[in-house]
Amino acid sequence: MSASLATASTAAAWPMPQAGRMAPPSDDLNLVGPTVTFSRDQEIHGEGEPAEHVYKVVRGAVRAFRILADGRRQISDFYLPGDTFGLEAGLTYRTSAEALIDTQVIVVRRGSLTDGALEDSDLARRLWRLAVGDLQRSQDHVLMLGRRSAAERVASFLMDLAERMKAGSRLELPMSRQDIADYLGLTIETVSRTLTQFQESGLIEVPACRSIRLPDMRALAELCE
Amino acid sequence: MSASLATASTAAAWPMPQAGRMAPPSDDLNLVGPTVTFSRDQEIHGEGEPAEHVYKVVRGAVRAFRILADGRRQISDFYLPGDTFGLEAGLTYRTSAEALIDTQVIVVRRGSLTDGALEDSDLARRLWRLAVGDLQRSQDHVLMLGRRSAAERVASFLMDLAERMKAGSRLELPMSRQDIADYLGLTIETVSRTLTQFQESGLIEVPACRSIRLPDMRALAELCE
DNA sequence: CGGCCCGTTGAAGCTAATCAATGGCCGTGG
DNA sequence: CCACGGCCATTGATTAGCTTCAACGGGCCG
Repeated sequence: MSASLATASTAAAWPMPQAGRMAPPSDDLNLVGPTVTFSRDQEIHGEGEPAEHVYKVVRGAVRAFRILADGRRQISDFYLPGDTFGLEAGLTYRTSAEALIDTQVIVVRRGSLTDGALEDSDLARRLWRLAVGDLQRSQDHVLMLGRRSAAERVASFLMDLAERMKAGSRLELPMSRQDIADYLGLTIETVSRTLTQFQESGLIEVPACRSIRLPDMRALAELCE
Repeated sequence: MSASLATASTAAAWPMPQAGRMAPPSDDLNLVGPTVTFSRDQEIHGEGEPAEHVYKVVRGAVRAFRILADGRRQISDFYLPGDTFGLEAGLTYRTSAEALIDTQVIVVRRGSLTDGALEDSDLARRLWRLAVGDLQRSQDHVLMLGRRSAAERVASFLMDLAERMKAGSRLELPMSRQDIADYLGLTIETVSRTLTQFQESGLIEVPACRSIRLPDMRALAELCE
């Protein structure tokens, strides 16, 4: 199973039509606000900065990460079009966020959300779902990292991304091999070698670095456990 | 840093006096309901079962986990006295929960919480904090599992537990080595060997399997990165 | 056309897993 | 009270898989 497949087909404490990451419109914040464009590798917000804004991806993709003391980078999540990020419990951002590619986001002041939630229980409900959705994704990430082989991790990653990008069997990766490695807790070499093995086994086709075809998603899914 | 130390000293979207896992009373659900006692290894709820109850640990300790297809077990969290668990977004529990030792919990029907949250924005606020607290813990768990050595993982685990149990430098472990291994994504042998190394380095003392002294928490903290 | 960055490939080393056996604690029963 | 048995933890030896170090290649942009 892929990480996000594991969370599919659940409903909400407040009724939720679908618990997958890609929330249906009715389950989503109808954020209104200015759209801002960030170019490749540009910082959207930094770890420790005051968490004044909430963002929703319109176009492009984003990585959220932390830098450890020795320089290693752990990517905690990728955000794709339709995803909301930057909604913190605390006063500050707990991760940094950067655009993976040229990315357009809607920017909303946090206060407008939290103030509204005090009055509007429907808004509060949506905020709750966002937080819980992130929690489920993070727990699935834990399952992915704990005692799983490189092949299992990469297969889970590809299946998850294919589902989230609704791209069918043709994946256009917005992130580099290094990004994938830092998300999966592997080295770039191991990611590269694993993809090569998948290719040799006929599990995937890689016409270009950032373009991957998944001709046999069933076999790939079995690798995910 | 320990996993939970990393989350300390933040405040809330709604003002939150302290964001650590061990919520202060004002930040906690004042759950009222019958208390139930579970004996060692007894199941409290199972993965996939209808999520009808929410639990709060009074005494003892609990593990939440999933069994993977090949039999491996990933523990996603431990719950200690004061912790609330079982609050799901979906209709079903996403993990199984078992008592680590003889454990007393308060049991509340979920409906009484979610119904109340529609009326009572203060209750909704507390539920939000619970969900976000779990999220932060899960994200810290990801940081712990991604590309960290066995020594780093074990050191982080000990520091985290010491803080959560408010036990100072004397830790009484409620869980077995196998539980620790399944939480850290290691084998029981590696956990054991790492503890022995720590002992030989004078970092810890282990008068009994389940009893660990931390005479040099500063040195231990440095191992956590 | 040239340089640079990213990805791939190769070889060697190391960490943790695996396989296997011993040791110690605890509960039970003699 | 002591002896036995079972379970959990520890320790040892070997193996496997991933990382590390290093070099090469290929695509993209100037």
